[in-house]
Amino acid sequence: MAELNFSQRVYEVVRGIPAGKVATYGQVAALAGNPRNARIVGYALHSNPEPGVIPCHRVVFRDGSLAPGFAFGGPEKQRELLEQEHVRFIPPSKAEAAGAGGWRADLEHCQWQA
DNA sequence: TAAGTGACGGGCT
DNA sequence: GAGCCCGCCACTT
Repeated sequence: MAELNFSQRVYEVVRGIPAGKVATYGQVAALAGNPRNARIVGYALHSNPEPGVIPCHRVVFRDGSLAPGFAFGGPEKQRELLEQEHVRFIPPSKAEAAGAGGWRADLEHCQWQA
């Protein structure tokens, strides 16, 4: 396991996120070994060697917003997938434009705790 | 081998 | 309270 690259660790961590739960990039980065490598987590997930196996749609920003560069059909698709997993969402209170129209995952109740 | 790029996070103005 | 800037480190070319 120790021979796994940081990206490989990221994949292992993300695959460990259960349905109905979401994790932040920073959280995944921390579990992968480097709390400040949230950026690398995004880069690693962008490679996404196993789409459908790695639930990268369960990884969100630290404020609960979705990734703008989601490549599974759009941020709305990501929100739809999470809603099907019973992940609570907070509707945009203002003219938010981040991710799926400003919708943010309710980290208060659905954030994954490793 | 070296430089650039990038799904972020936190701090400062 | 909101927005902007800088820093970090692995992966790609």
